[in-house]
Amino acid sequence: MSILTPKQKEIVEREAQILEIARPIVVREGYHGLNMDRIAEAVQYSKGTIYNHFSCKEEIIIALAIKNVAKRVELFQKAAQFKGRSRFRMVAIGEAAEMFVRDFPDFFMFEEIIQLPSVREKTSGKRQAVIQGCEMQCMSVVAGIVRDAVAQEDLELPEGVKPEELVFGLWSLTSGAYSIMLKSESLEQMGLEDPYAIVRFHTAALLDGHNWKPHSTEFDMDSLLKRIRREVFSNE
Amino acid sequence: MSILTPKQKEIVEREAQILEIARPIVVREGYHGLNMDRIAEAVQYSKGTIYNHFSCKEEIIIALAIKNVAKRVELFQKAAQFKGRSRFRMVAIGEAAEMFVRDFPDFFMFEEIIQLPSVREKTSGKRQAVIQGCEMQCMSVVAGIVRDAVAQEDLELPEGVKPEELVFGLWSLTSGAYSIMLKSESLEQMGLEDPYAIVRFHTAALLDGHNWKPHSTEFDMDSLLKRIRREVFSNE
DNA sequence: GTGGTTTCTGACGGTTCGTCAATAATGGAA
DNA sequence: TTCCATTATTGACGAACCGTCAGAAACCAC
Repeated sequence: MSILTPKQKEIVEREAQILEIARPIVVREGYHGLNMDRIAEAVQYSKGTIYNHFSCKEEIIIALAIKNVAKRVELFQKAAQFKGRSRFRMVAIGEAAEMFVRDFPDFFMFEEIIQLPSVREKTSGKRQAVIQGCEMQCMSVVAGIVRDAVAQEDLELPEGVKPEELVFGLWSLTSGAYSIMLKSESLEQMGLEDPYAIVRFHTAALLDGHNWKPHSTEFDMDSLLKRIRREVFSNE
Repeated sequence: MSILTPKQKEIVEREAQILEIARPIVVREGYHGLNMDRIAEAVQYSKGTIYNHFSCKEEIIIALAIKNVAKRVELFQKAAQFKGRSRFRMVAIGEAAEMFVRDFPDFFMFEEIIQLPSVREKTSGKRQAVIQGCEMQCMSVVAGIVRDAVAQEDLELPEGVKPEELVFGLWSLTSGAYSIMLKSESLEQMGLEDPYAIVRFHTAALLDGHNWKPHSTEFDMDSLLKRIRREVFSNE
Protein backbone atom coordinates (compact mmCIF):
# COMPACT_ATOMS: atom_id res chain seq x y z
CA MET A 1 0.00 0.00 0.00
CA SER A 2 2.81 2.40 0.75
CA ILE A 3 4.66 1.49 -2.43
CA LEU A 4 4.79 4.52 -4.65
CA THR A 5 5.19 4.85 -8.36
CA PRO A 6 7.93 7.27 -9.39
CA LYS A 7 5.23 9.75 -10.26
CA GLN A 8 3.56 9.53 -6.88
CA LYS A 9 6.92 9.96 -5.23
CA GLU A 10 7.54 13.07 -7.27
CA ILE A 11 4.25 14.50 -6.13
CA VAL A 12 4.95 13.87 -2.48
CA GLU A 13 8.39 15.40 -2.76
CA ARG A 14 7.07 18.41 -4.58
CA GLU A 15 4.70 19.23 -1.78
CA ALA A 16 7.61 19.40 0.64
CA GLN A 17 9.53 21.44 -1.88
CA ILE A 18 6.74 24.00 -2.16
CA LEU A 19 6.67 24.43 1.59
CA GLU A 20 10.44 24.75 1.74
CA ILE A 21 10.37 27.51 -0.77
CA ALA A 22 7.41 29.28 0.76
CA ARG A 23 8.71 29.37 4.31
CA PRO A 24 11.59 31.83 3.89
CA ILE A 25 9.46 34.06 1.71
CA VAL A 26 6.78 34.36 4.38
CA VAL A 27 9.40 34.86 7.07
CA ARG A 28 11.18 37.58 5.14
CA GLU A 29 8.26 39.35 3.52
CA GLY A 30 5.17 38.20 5.36
CA TYR A 31 1.84 37.09 4.07
CA HIS A 32 1.78 39.58 1.23
CA GLY A 33 5.25 38.77 0.04
CA LEU A 34 4.10 35.27 -0.78
CA ASN A 35 2.52 34.86 -4.15
CA MET A 36 1.70 31.88 -6.24
CA ASP A 37 3.43 32.97 -9.43
CA ARG A 38 6.63 33.39 -7.51
CA ILE A 39 6.40 29.94 -5.95
CA ALA A 40 5.59 28.43 -9.31
CA GLU A 41 8.66 29.98 -10.83
CA ALA A 42 10.85 28.88 -7.94
CA VAL A 43 9.73 25.24 -7.95
CA GLN A 44 9.77 25.14 -11.74
CA TYR A 45 6.23 23.96 -12.11
CA SER A 46 3.26 25.88 -13.39
CA LYS A 47 0.84 27.69 -11.13
CA GLY A 48 -1.88 25.17 -11.85
CA THR A 49 0.30 22.44 -10.40
CA ILE A 50 0.78 24.37 -7.20
CA TYR A 51 -2.98 24.65 -6.96
CA ASN A 52 -3.20 20.88 -7.19
CA HIS A 53 -1.40 20.74 -3.87
CA PHE A 54 -2.86 23.74 -2.08
CA SER A 55 -6.18 25.28 -2.91
CA CYS A 56 -4.94 28.78 -2.03
CA LYS A 57 -1.91 30.44 -0.62
CA GLU A 58 -3.44 30.54 2.83
CA GLU A 59 -3.36 26.76 2.86
CA ILE A 60 0.38 26.88 2.35
CA ILE A 61 0.81 29.12 5.33
CA ILE A 62 -1.35 27.01 7.58
CA ALA A 63 0.55 23.92 6.48
CA LEU A 64 3.76 25.63 7.55
CA ALA A 65 2.21 26.53 10.89
CA ILE A 66 1.16 22.92 11.46
CA LYS A 67 4.71 21.69 11.12
CA ASN A 68 5.65 23.96 14.01
CA VAL A 69 2.81 23.31 16.43
CA ALA A 70 3.45 19.60 16.13
CA LYS A 71 6.99 20.26 17.26
CA ARG A 72 5.74 22.20 20.24
CA VAL A 73 3.53 19.37 21.40
CA GLU A 74 6.53 17.08 21.22
CA LEU A 75 8.64 19.43 23.35
CA PHE A 76 5.88 19.77 25.93
CA GLN A 77 5.37 16.04 26.20
CA LYS A 78 9.06 15.52 26.67
CA ALA A 79 9.18 18.20 29.35
CA ALA A 80 6.26 16.69 31.23
CA GLN A 81 8.19 13.44 31.53
CA PHE A 82 10.88 15.06 33.63
CA LYS A 83 11.23 13.07 36.84
CA GLY A 84 10.73 15.17 39.91
CA ARG A 85 8.25 17.20 41.87
CA SER A 86 5.40 18.87 40.02
CA ARG A 87 6.91 22.31 40.45
CA PHE A 88 10.10 21.17 38.75
CA ARG A 89 8.15 19.64 35.90
CA MET A 90 6.52 23.03 35.42
CA VAL A 91 9.93 24.59 35.11
CA ALA A 92 10.66 22.01 32.44
CA ILE A 93 7.51 23.08 30.61
CA GLY A 94 8.68 26.67 30.80
CA GLU A 95 11.98 25.61 29.35
CA ALA A 96 10.18 23.80 26.53
CA ALA A 97 8.22 26.94 25.74
CA GLU A 98 11.38 29.00 25.71
CA MET A 99 13.17 26.54 23.45
CA PHE A 100 10.25 26.56 21.08
CA VAL A 101 10.42 30.33 20.74
CA ARG A 102 14.16 30.31 20.28
CA ASP A 103 14.13 27.56 17.70
CA PHE A 104 10.99 28.57 15.83
CA PRO A 105 10.58 32.30 16.24
CA ASP A 106 8.86 32.37 12.88
CA PHE A 107 5.95 30.40 14.20
CA PHE A 108 4.53 33.44 15.90
CA MET A 109 4.34 35.14 12.56
CA PHE A 110 2.48 32.18 11.08
CA GLU A 111 0.18 32.06 14.06
CA GLU A 112 -0.80 35.68 13.60
CA ILE A 113 -1.38 35.27 9.92
CA ILE A 114 -3.61 32.26 10.30
CA GLN A 115 -5.75 34.16 12.80
CA LEU A 116 -6.61 36.84 10.28
CA PRO A 117 -10.29 36.57 9.37
CA SER A 118 -9.55 36.52 5.67
CA VAL A 119 -7.21 33.60 6.15
CA ARG A 120 -9.52 31.66 8.43
CA GLU A 121 -12.32 31.91 5.91
CA LYS A 122 -10.27 30.41 3.14
CA THR A 123 -8.46 27.60 4.88
CA SER A 124 -9.94 24.17 5.39
CA GLY A 125 -11.53 23.45 8.72
CA LYS A 126 -9.48 20.29 8.77
CA ARG A 127 -6.14 22.04 8.98
CA GLN A 128 -7.52 24.54 11.47
CA ALA A 129 -8.64 21.66 13.63
CA VAL A 130 -5.14 20.20 13.58
CA ILE A 131 -3.75 23.44 14.97
CA GLN A 132 -6.40 23.66 17.60
CA GLY A 133 -5.87 20.02 18.50
CA CYS A 134 -2.19 20.66 19.14
CA GLU A 135 -3.08 23.63 21.29
CA MET A 136 -5.45 21.47 23.32
CA GLN A 137 -2.81 18.78 23.68
CA CYS A 138 -0.34 21.28 25.11
CA MET A 139 -3.01 22.55 27.44
CA SER A 140 -3.86 19.08 28.70
CA VAL A 141 -0.24 18.07 29.18
CA VAL A 142 0.23 21.05 31.47
CA ALA A 143 -3.16 20.61 33.14
CA GLY A 144 -2.06 17.08 33.92
CA ILE A 145 0.90 18.41 35.87
CA VAL A 146 -1.43 20.73 37.75
CA ARG A 147 -3.62 17.77 38.67
CA ASP A 148 -0.61 15.82 39.85
CA ALA A 149 0.44 18.79 41.97
CA VAL A 150 -2.97 18.95 43.59
CA ALA A 151 -2.95 15.20 44.20
CA GLN A 152 0.49 15.45 45.79
CA GLU A 153 -0.60 18.44 47.85
CA ASP A 154 2.05 20.70 46.39
CA LEU A 155 -0.73 22.96 45.24
CA GLU A 156 -4.17 23.85 46.42
CA LEU A 157 -6.66 25.32 43.98
CA PRO A 158 -9.27 27.71 45.36
CA GLU A 159 -12.84 26.43 45.32
CA GLY A 160 -14.18 26.30 41.77
CA VAL A 161 -10.88 26.92 39.98
CA LYS A 162 -10.18 24.35 37.30
CA PRO A 163 -6.67 23.19 36.46
CA GLU A 164 -7.14 24.57 32.95
CA GLU A 165 -7.75 27.99 34.41
CA LEU A 166 -4.40 27.90 36.09
CA VAL A 167 -2.73 26.84 32.86
CA PHE A 168 -4.44 29.70 31.09
CA GLY A 169 -2.48 32.15 33.23
CA LEU A 170 0.85 30.66 32.31
CA TRP A 171 -0.13 30.37 28.71
CA SER A 172 -1.15 34.04 28.66
CA LEU A 173 1.99 35.21 30.39
CA THR A 174 4.41 33.36 28.17
CA SER A 175 2.64 33.80 24.86
CA GLY A 176 2.02 37.45 25.64
CA ALA A 177 5.64 38.01 26.54
CA TYR A 178 7.01 36.24 23.50
CA SER A 179 4.68 37.97 21.14
CA ILE A 180 5.63 41.38 22.56
CA MET A 181 9.29 40.43 22.35
CA LEU A 182 9.15 39.35 18.79
CA LYS A 183 7.25 42.25 17.40
CA SER A 184 7.79 45.31 19.48
CA GLU A 185 10.81 47.50 19.31
CA SER A 186 9.65 49.27 22.43
CA LEU A 187 11.37 46.70 24.59
CA GLU A 188 14.90 47.68 23.76
CA GLN A 189 13.95 51.31 24.06
CA MET A 190 12.75 50.59 27.57
CA GLY A 191 16.04 48.98 28.37
CA LEU A 192 14.88 45.39 28.87
CA GLU A 193 17.92 43.34 28.07
CA ASP A 194 17.34 39.65 28.65
CA PRO A 195 13.63 39.14 28.08
CA TYR A 196 13.88 35.36 28.43
CA ALA A 197 15.20 35.80 31.93
CA ILE A 198 12.40 38.20 32.71
CA VAL A 199 9.82 35.67 31.54
CA ARG A 200 11.36 33.03 33.82
CA PHE A 201 11.32 35.55 36.65
CA HIS A 202 7.61 36.23 36.20
CA THR A 203 6.50 32.64 35.69
CA ALA A 204 8.27 31.77 38.93
CA ALA A 205 6.48 34.64 40.66
CA LEU A 206 3.13 33.59 39.24
CA LEU A 207 3.49 30.04 40.51
CA ASP A 208 4.75 31.32 43.86
CA GLY A 209 1.75 33.61 44.00
CA HIS A 210 -0.51 30.60 43.55
CA ASN A 211 1.48 29.00 46.34
CA TRP A 212 2.75 26.08 44.30
CA LYS A 213 5.35 24.33 46.43
CA PRO A 214 8.24 24.27 46.65
CA HIS A 215 8.48 28.01 46.46
CA SER A 216 11.07 29.36 44.01
CA THR A 217 13.17 30.60 46.90
CA GLU A 218 13.39 27.07 48.22
CA PHE A 219 15.31 25.48 45.38
CA ASP A 220 18.17 26.38 43.11
CA MET A 221 16.66 27.40 39.80
CA ASP A 222 19.94 27.53 37.90
CA SER A 223 21.02 24.03 38.68
CA LEU A 224 17.50 22.75 38.07
CA LEU A 225 17.50 24.33 34.63
CA LYS A 226 20.87 22.78 33.87
CA ARG A 227 19.58 19.38 34.91
CA ILE A 228 16.48 19.79 32.76
CA ARG A 229 18.50 20.77 29.76
CA ARG A 230 20.78 17.83 30.23
CA GLU A 231 18.22 15.17 31.06
CA VAL A 232 15.32 16.20 28.87
CA PHE A 233 16.56 18.29 26.00
CA SER A 234 20.12 17.08 25.55
CA ASN A 235 19.56 16.27 21.90
CA GLU A 236 17.78 19.42 20.80
CA MET B 1 -5.28 80.64 12.39
CA SER B 2 -7.91 78.08 13.30
CA ILE B 3 -10.59 79.78 11.24
CA LEU B 4 -11.56 77.47 8.44
CA THR B 5 -13.03 78.20 5.06
CA PRO B 6 -16.08 76.09 4.25
CA LYS B 7 -13.92 74.04 1.95
CA GLN B 8 -11.34 73.33 4.63
CA LYS B 9 -14.09 72.39 7.01
CA GLU B 10 -15.47 69.96 4.48
CA ILE B 11 -12.08 68.33 4.14
CA VAL B 12 -11.62 67.90 7.87
CA GLU B 13 -15.06 66.43 8.21
CA ARG B 14 -14.53 64.08 5.34
CA GLU B 15 -11.49 62.59 6.97
CA ALA B 16 -13.53 61.67 10.02
CA GLN B 17 -16.23 60.34 7.75
CA ILE B 18 -13.80 58.06 5.95
CA LEU B 19 -12.64 56.60 9.24
CA GLU B 20 -16.20 56.14 10.44
CA ILE B 21 -17.05 54.17 7.37
CA ALA B 22 -13.86 52.15 7.38
CA ARG B 23 -14.03 51.03 11.00
CA PRO B 24 -17.02 48.70 10.83
CA ILE B 25 -15.78 47.23 7.58
CA VAL B 26 -12.45 46.29 9.13
CA VAL B 27 -14.15 44.96 12.23
CA ARG B 28 -16.57 42.84 10.27
CA GLU B 29 -14.38 41.69 7.42
CA GLY B 30 -10.83 42.36 8.45
CA TYR B 31 -7.96 43.88 6.58
CA HIS B 32 -8.93 42.28 3.29
CA GLY B 33 -12.53 43.28 3.48
CA LEU B 34 -11.51 46.91 3.36
CA ASN B 35 -10.98 48.28 -0.09
CA MET B 36 -10.66 51.75 -1.45
CA ASP B 37 -13.33 51.56 -4.12
CA ARG B 38 -15.81 50.51 -1.53
CA ILE B 39 -14.94 53.37 0.77
CA ALA B 40 -15.10 55.80 -2.13
CA GLU B 41 -18.55 54.63 -3.01
CA ALA B 42 -19.71 54.84 0.59
CA VAL B 43 -18.46 58.36 1.23
CA GLN B 44 -19.63 59.51 -2.20
CA TYR B 45 -16.27 60.84 -3.30
CA SER B 46 -13.94 59.41 -5.88
CA LYS B 47 -11.06 57.15 -5.04
CA GLY B 48 -8.54 59.84 -5.84
CA THR B 49 -10.02 62.00 -3.13
CA ILE B 50 -9.65 59.24 -0.58
CA TYR B 51 -6.01 59.02 -1.55
CA ASN B 52 -5.66 62.72 -0.80
CA HIS B 53 -6.37 61.89 2.82
CA PHE B 54 -4.61 58.57 3.20
CA SER B 55 -1.79 57.42 1.02
CA CYS B 56 -2.88 53.78 1.24
CA LYS B 57 -5.46 51.69 3.00
CA GLU B 58 -2.95 50.69 5.65
CA GLU B 59 -2.83 54.34 6.73
CA ILE B 60 -6.56 54.23 7.35
CA ILE B 61 -6.20 51.23 9.59
CA ILE B 62 -3.34 52.72 11.58
CA ALA B 63 -5.33 55.93 11.99
CA LEU B 64 -8.15 53.88 13.47
CA ALA B 65 -5.73 52.16 15.81
CA ILE B 66 -4.36 55.49 16.99
CA LYS B 67 -7.80 56.63 18.09
CA ASN B 68 -7.95 53.62 20.38
CA VAL B 69 -4.49 53.68 21.90
CA ALA B 70 -5.03 57.30 22.84
CA LYS B 71 -8.11 56.23 24.76
CA ARG B 72 -6.11 53.59 26.57
CA VAL B 73 -3.51 56.10 27.73
CA GLU B 74 -6.33 58.21 29.09
CA LEU B 75 -7.82 55.30 31.03
CA PHE B 76 -4.43 54.37 32.46
CA GLN B 77 -3.70 57.90 33.59
CA LYS B 78 -7.06 58.11 35.25
CA ALA B 79 -6.48 54.80 37.01
CA ALA B 80 -3.06 55.88 38.27
CA GLN B 81 -4.68 58.83 40.02
CA PHE B 82 -6.68 56.58 42.29
CA LYS B 83 -5.96 57.60 45.87
CA GLY B 84 -4.66 54.78 47.96
CA ARG B 85 -1.79 52.39 48.45
CA SER B 86 0.28 51.40 45.45
CA ARG B 87 -1.17 47.91 45.36
CA PHE B 88 -4.66 49.35 45.08
CA ARG B 89 -3.59 51.66 42.32
CA MET B 90 -2.34 48.62 40.44
CA VAL B 91 -5.76 47.06 40.77
CA ALA B 92 -7.12 50.25 39.24
CA ILE B 93 -4.72 49.83 36.33
CA GLY B 94 -5.93 46.29 35.88
CA GLU B 95 -9.47 47.57 35.84
CA ALA B 96 -8.52 50.15 33.21
CA ALA B 97 -7.02 47.43 31.05
CA GLU B 98 -10.15 45.33 31.41
CA MET B 99 -12.41 48.25 30.55
CA PHE B 100 -10.35 48.99 27.50
CA VAL B 101 -10.76 45.44 26.22
CA ARG B 102 -14.46 45.42 26.93
CA ASP B 103 -15.09 48.79 25.30
CA PHE B 104 -12.70 48.47 22.38
CA PRO B 105 -12.36 44.78 21.63
CA ASP B 106 -11.73 45.72 18.02
CA PHE B 107 -8.48 47.37 18.88
CA PHE B 108 -6.75 44.03 19.17
CA MET B 109 -7.65 43.32 15.60
CA PHE B 110 -6.20 46.64 14.49
CA GLU B 111 -3.10 45.99 16.56
CA GLU B 112 -2.48 42.71 14.85
CA ILE B 113 -3.01 44.13 11.43
CA ILE B 114 -0.62 47.01 11.93
CA GLN B 115 2.07 44.60 13.07
CA LEU B 116 2.02 42.73 9.78
CA PRO B 117 5.26 43.38 7.91
CA SER B 118 3.44 44.41 4.76
CA VAL B 119 1.49 47.00 6.70
CA ARG B 120 4.47 48.34 8.60
CA GLU B 121 6.37 48.90 5.39
CA LYS B 122 3.64 50.98 3.88
CA THR B 123 2.59 53.15 6.78
CA SER B 124 4.31 56.35 7.74
CA GLY B 125 6.87 56.21 10.51
CA LYS B 126 5.10 59.15 12.04
CA ARG B 127 1.89 57.30 12.74
CA GLN B 128 3.82 54.27 13.94
CA ALA B 129 5.67 56.50 16.35
CA VAL B 130 2.39 57.77 17.76
CA ILE B 131 1.32 54.22 18.55
CA GLN B 132 4.63 53.41 20.12
CA GLY B 133 4.56 56.63 22.09
CA CYS B 134 1.21 55.70 23.62
CA GLU B 135 2.57 52.30 24.49
CA MET B 136 5.52 53.92 26.22
CA GLN B 137 3.22 56.29 28.09
CA CYS B 138 1.20 53.41 29.45
CA MET B 139 4.39 51.66 30.43
CA SER B 140 5.73 54.67 32.26
CA VAL B 141 2.47 55.37 34.07
CA VAL B 142 2.57 51.86 35.49
CA ALA B 143 6.31 51.96 36.12
CA GLY B 144 5.66 55.11 38.14
CA ILE B 145 3.37 53.18 40.43
CA VAL B 146 6.04 50.52 40.83
CA ARG B 147 8.54 53.20 41.82
CA ASP B 148 6.10 54.63 44.33
CA ALA B 149 5.59 51.16 45.77
CA VAL B 150 9.33 50.70 46.20
CA ALA B 151 9.65 54.14 47.78
CA GLN B 152 6.85 53.34 50.19
CA GLU B 153 8.39 49.93 50.94
CA ASP B 154 5.30 48.07 49.78
CA LEU B 155 7.51 46.31 47.26
CA GLU B 156 11.11 45.27 47.09
CA LEU B 157 12.68 44.63 43.71
CA PRO B 158 15.49 42.07 43.55
CA GLU B 159 18.92 43.47 42.81
CA GLY B 160 19.17 44.62 39.21
CA VAL B 161 15.47 44.36 38.38
CA LYS B 162 14.10 47.51 36.81
CA PRO B 163 10.55 48.74 37.41
CA GLU B 164 9.90 48.38 33.69
CA GLU B 165 10.75 44.72 33.91
CA LEU B 166 8.06 44.21 36.47
CA VAL B 167 5.56 46.04 34.31
CA PHE B 168 6.53 43.85 31.40
CA GLY B 169 5.21 40.83 33.27
CA LEU B 170 1.81 42.37 33.83
CA TRP B 171 1.68 43.67 30.32
CA SER B 172 2.47 40.19 28.97
CA LEU B 173 -0.05 38.47 31.18
CA THR B 174 -2.94 40.76 30.36
CA SER B 175 -2.26 41.31 26.70
CA GLY B 176 -1.60 37.61 26.23
CA ALA B 177 -4.80 36.68 27.98
CA TYR B 178 -6.95 39.14 26.10
CA SER B 179 -5.49 38.22 22.78
CA ILE B 180 -6.13 34.53 23.41
CA MET B 181 -9.64 35.35 24.60
CA LEU B 182 -10.54 37.36 21.58
CA LYS B 183 -9.26 35.03 18.94
CA SER B 184 -9.28 31.52 20.17
CA GLU B 185 -12.30 29.30 20.32
CA SER B 186 -10.35 26.81 22.33
CA LEU B 187 -11.23 28.60 25.54
CA GLU B 188 -14.88 27.71 25.57
CA GLN B 189 -14.01 24.19 24.57
CA MET B 190 -11.81 23.99 27.61
CA GLY B 191 -14.63 25.20 29.78
CA LEU B 192 -13.22 28.55 30.86
CA GLU B 193 -16.28 30.60 31.61
CA ASP B 194 -15.40 34.01 32.97
CA PRO B 195 -12.00 34.83 31.47
CA TYR B 196 -11.97 38.36 32.89
CA ALA B 197 -12.21 36.93 36.39
CA ILE B 198 -9.40 34.52 35.59
CA VAL B 199 -7.19 37.38 34.44
CA ARG B 200 -7.85 39.22 37.71
CA PHE B 201 -7.09 36.04 39.60
CA HIS B 202 -3.72 35.68 37.89
CA THR B 203 -2.65 39.30 38.07
CA ALA B 204 -3.33 39.18 41.80
CA ALA B 205 -1.23 36.03 42.07
CA LEU B 206 1.58 37.55 40.04
CA LEU B 207 1.77 40.61 42.29
CA ASP B 208 1.52 38.42 45.38
CA GLY B 209 4.32 36.30 43.98
CA HIS B 210 6.48 39.40 43.74
CA ASN B 211 5.47 40.11 47.31
CA TRP B 212 3.79 43.41 46.63
CA LYS B 213 2.02 44.41 49.83
CA PRO B 214 -0.67 44.30 50.90
CA HIS B 215 -1.10 40.74 49.78
CA SER B 216 -4.37 40.00 47.94
CA THR B 217 -5.56 37.91 50.88
CA GLU B 218 -5.22 40.94 53.12
CA PHE B 219 -7.83 43.16 51.52
CA ASP B 220 -11.28 42.80 50.06
CA MET B 221 -10.87 42.78 46.31
CA ASP B 222 -14.57 43.04 45.50
CA SER B 223 -15.21 46.15 47.51
CA LEU B 224 -11.99 47.71 46.24
CA LEU B 225 -13.10 47.11 42.66
CA LYS B 226 -16.46 48.67 43.41
CA ARG B 227 -14.77 51.72 44.90
CA ILE B 228 -12.48 52.04 41.89
CA ARG B 229 -15.34 51.83 39.47
CA ARG B 230 -17.26 54.45 41.41
CA GLU B 231 -14.46 56.87 42.12
CA VAL B 232 -12.38 56.61 38.96
CA PHE B 233 -14.52 55.33 36.15
CA SER B 234 -17.98 56.49 37.12
CA ASN B 235 -18.52 58.30 33.83
CA GLU B 236 -17.30 55.63 31.40
C1' DG C 1 1.40 0.59 -29.80
C1' DT C 2 -3.06 2.07 -27.85
C1' DG C 3 -6.45 4.19 -25.24
C1' DG C 4 -8.10 5.82 -21.01
C1' DT C 5 -6.70 8.24 -17.04
C1' DT C 6 -4.10 11.39 -14.55
C1' DT C 7 -1.30 15.41 -14.41
C1' DC C 8 0.38 19.71 -16.09
C1' DT C 9 0.17 24.12 -18.35
C1' DG C 10 -0.30 29.05 -19.00
C1' DA C 11 -3.52 32.24 -21.01
C1' DC C 12 -7.49 34.37 -19.20
C1' DG C 13 -11.18 36.94 -16.54
C1' DG C 14 -11.77 39.19 -12.35
C1' DT C 15 -10.45 42.14 -8.48
C1' DT C 16 -7.99 45.62 -6.24
C1' DC C 17 -4.30 48.81 -5.89
C1' DG C 18 -2.36 53.39 -6.57
C1' DT C 19 -1.47 57.06 -10.31
C1' DC C 20 -2.13 61.00 -13.04
C1' DA C 21 -3.71 63.93 -16.81
C1' DA C 22 -7.75 66.25 -17.43
C1' DT C 23 -11.51 68.74 -15.29
C1' DA C 24 -13.86 71.42 -11.88
C1' DA C 25 -14.22 74.29 -7.86
C1' DT C 26 -12.44 77.93 -5.02
C1' DG C 27 -11.36 82.44 -3.49
C1' DG C 28 -8.74 86.68 -3.70
C1' DA C 29 -7.61 90.75 -6.85
C1' DA C 30 -9.02 93.92 -10.21
C1' DT D 1 -18.85 90.87 -11.28
C1' DT D 2 -15.21 88.89 -13.77
C1' DC D 3 -10.91 86.74 -14.16
C1' DC D 4 -7.34 83.53 -13.21
C1' DA D 5 -3.94 81.17 -10.37
C1' DT D 6 -4.29 77.78 -7.08
C1' DT D 7 -6.17 73.85 -5.14
C1' DA D 8 -9.20 69.87 -5.17
C1' DT D 9 -11.62 66.14 -7.59
C1' DT D 10 -12.32 62.66 -10.85
C1' DG D 11 -12.30 58.10 -12.97
C1' DA D 12 -9.93 55.69 -16.63
C1' DC D 13 -5.71 53.21 -16.64
C1' DG D 14 -1.56 50.11 -15.97
C1' DA D 15 0.24 46.83 -12.88
C1' DA D 16 -0.01 43.01 -9.68
C1' DC D 17 -2.04 39.07 -8.15
C1' DC D 18 -5.65 35.55 -7.62
C1' DG D 19 -7.80 31.25 -8.98
C1' DT D 20 -9.78 28.67 -13.18
C1' DC D 21 -10.07 25.59 -16.91
C1' DA D 22 -9.76 23.84 -21.67
C1' DG D 23 -6.40 21.73 -24.03
C1' DA D 24 -1.69 19.48 -24.13
C1' DA D 25 1.37 16.19 -22.23
C1' DA D 26 2.72 12.36 -19.51
C1' DC D 27 1.67 8.08 -17.53
C1' DC D 28 0.54 3.24 -17.25
C1' DA D 29 -1.77 -1.14 -17.93
C1' DC D 30 -2.77 -4.14 -21.46
